[in-house]
Amino acid sequence: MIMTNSLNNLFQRLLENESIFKDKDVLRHSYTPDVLVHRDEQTEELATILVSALRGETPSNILIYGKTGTGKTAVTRYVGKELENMGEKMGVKCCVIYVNCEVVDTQYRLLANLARHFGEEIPTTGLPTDYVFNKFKEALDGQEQVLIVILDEIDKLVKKGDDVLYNLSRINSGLKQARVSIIGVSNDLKFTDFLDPRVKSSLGEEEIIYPPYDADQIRDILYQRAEIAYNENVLDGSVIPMCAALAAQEHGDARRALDLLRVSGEIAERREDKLVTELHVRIAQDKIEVDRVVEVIRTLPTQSKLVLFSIVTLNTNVLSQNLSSQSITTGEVYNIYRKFCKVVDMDILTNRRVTDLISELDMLGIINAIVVSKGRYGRTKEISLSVSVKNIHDVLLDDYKLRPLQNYNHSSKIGYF
DNA sequence: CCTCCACCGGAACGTGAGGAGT
DNA sequence: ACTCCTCACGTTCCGGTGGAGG
Repeated sequence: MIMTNSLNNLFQRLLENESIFKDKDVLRHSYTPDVLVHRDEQTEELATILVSALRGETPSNILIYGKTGTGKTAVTRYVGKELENMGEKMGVKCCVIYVNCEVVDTQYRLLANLARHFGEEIPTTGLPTDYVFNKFKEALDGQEQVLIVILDEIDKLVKKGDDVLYNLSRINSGLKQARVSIIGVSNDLKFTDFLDPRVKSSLGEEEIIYPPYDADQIRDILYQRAEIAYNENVLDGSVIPMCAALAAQEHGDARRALDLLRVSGEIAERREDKLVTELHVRIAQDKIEVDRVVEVIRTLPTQSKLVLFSIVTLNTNVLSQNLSSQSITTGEVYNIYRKFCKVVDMDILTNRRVTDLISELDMLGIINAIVVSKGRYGRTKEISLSVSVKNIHDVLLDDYKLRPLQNYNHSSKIGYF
């Protein structure tokens, strides 16, 4: 009786507190808004190229460049949707297929994906690739239509070979009724370097570049979304400008700004606060960064984890001896790394390889490594951590392969060296 | 000004797993 | 079932180097 009562109260209380968000999904990346703020120019440009599809012509192939969170995907999807709608009104069949190449990353998978769109039954594996290609062609050519294929993160696809792109860009010559054009979306400006020159010229008939947003523009975007996502009067006036400013520092990443705004709200909600304030944004900023790092570390290969563990151990020793001037070098890391390898019974990699692993950790933003010359005492990388030790340490020990190392935690003395 | 440390990082090669073609 | 290819991960080899100390 008492149980039921308290449970009822529990949920009731939580339900009553659900009052901050009106529609949280609006703040997710997958959401395409009805109006795109500050991307009129790009929307217009894209539409100008694609309009020929409505006249029954084949639109040029397009490459779209821009860093993460600059609205590439949003604009492309939006224009695609509008095009399909308009085509329907005018009785011209326009079909827009959106493919994320991070998931669909081989020739076979892409073709299977496209073929399935036209009702073909394609198994996930087993068939020859050119068979699938022909199936797709037949299905597509069955009626007069214009197909627009959006290849998001196209650079991921290119890394595994550009055959698909070559085949796709030449497909039109083998079609009687249907027409195909490709929109490639990439955040890597130089990815065309890896392309066959023929594919490159055919794919890049038109190029659109998306500049990063500045703080003011991000602010407008956030205001627009917040209006739909949040209930009235739950956001402190300074919250949105602050999210915008923080995201603008991160090369104008609107996605980051939306994450901040959403997570801030979630944190406020969890703490049962009625108003989202700057404090929540600060906490959200930390949380997002920690989550990112934790995720990166968790998915690191074991050898990299070992190297990182060595760095963490050294780092805490340096701190405990109060030798703040002395920093960690590659040689020291390698020595301890070798000992740890024995403890956890793993192969010892060469110095050369470990150098590369250290560079990778640097690229991932977990550590800072700069090459310095210590004159007579050689030339080496000076390594320091760029995130809190406690976090890294715990995440590393979550890996069962590193369990034997848990006795070597930072509170133990340095006696084992 | 020269030396020489302790590592950096490019190049070429080895290996084994997994996918495609036959 | 088989060969062939590609790719990721590592190794071996080695020339290169900024600057403290002589």
